[in-house]
Amino acid sequence: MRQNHQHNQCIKTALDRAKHTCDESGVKLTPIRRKVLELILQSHKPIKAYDLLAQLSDSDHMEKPPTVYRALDFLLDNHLIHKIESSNSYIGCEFEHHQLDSKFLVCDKCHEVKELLEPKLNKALQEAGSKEGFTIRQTNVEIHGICAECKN
Amino acid sequence: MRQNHQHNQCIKTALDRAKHTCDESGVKLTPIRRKVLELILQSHKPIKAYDLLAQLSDSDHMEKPPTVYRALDFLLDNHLIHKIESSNSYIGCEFEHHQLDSKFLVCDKCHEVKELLEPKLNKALQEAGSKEGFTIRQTNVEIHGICAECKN
DNA sequence: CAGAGAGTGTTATGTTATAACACAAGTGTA
DNA sequence: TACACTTGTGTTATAACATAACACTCTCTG
Repeated sequence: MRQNHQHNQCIKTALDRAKHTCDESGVKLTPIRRKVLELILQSHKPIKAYDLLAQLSDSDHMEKPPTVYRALDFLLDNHLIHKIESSNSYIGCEFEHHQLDSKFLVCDKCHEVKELLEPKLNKALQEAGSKEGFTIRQTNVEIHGICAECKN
Repeated sequence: MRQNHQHNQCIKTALDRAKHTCDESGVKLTPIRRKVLELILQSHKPIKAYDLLAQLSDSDHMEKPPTVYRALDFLLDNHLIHKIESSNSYIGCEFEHHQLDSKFLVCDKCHEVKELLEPKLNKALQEAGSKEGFTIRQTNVEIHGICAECKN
């Protein structure tokens, strides 16, 4: 399902892009935050906070939950990652949209996730909101099912 | 935001409808399940599992988490309630669609939630999936923002 | 240098959810 | 009737997810 986006060069590019985004916004991509982002980008699938915590830790030093949750909050606030609400996990933001929406296909078999752009879907979401006089701040779409690969 | 749907008569009607749905599916709306559904319907807003637990309990007898989670699982499986993933809470299913999709406007100020039907949105979701060869099992849309009432 | 703000370390705890096993009641069947 | 079988519930314990609160350090700036 996911194209081969996650090799080293792509991760490096994404990290550089993240640095640039942060510089522009006047916020700091500190070593911890950068490391957490890197781990998320390296993961082929959405990754959970405590798995990140384990990967941040080693036999010498066990990191504590606030360390990773603070980094996640920062990365979410700056639209560098998304949270998949239905599985309490986190995934790198695939597009440079800097927008407050996330739309995903989530395969319930292989657990891969594909982020969607889909202007038509955006439009339908906007219309659904404005029809009710609702001011949209952030949309979250998670479409569960079976991906093309898993069907075969 | 929410129309006055939640008075006693409506709850009674919804419970009767639920009973009927269960009978048709050959599953049992036991007293516990019915009580949990009733509490969810009575709540004006999405309600959390542990709040339900508290309401099920009294000074004599404290209910245990599995009691409420089992009831919630049953109600979710039978499409009598929905889970709002972004707030880990549960709300009665407003329509008799018996479908595996849930689409909501969630007000971040008053925390009221409005369920959407929106065939256009459904269509856009279906298209987004089929474009990727994805077989949709269940869709979950949560649009966060400020509702019309709260803007005033 | 003093004070403010941001980031991190640390302890403790709060919140959400499930595993696993025991038991009871109903159902179908020999 | 006796039996296995299934479903629902009770109970204990624990897993999984997330945050509050306070201390400390560093950097920036007046």
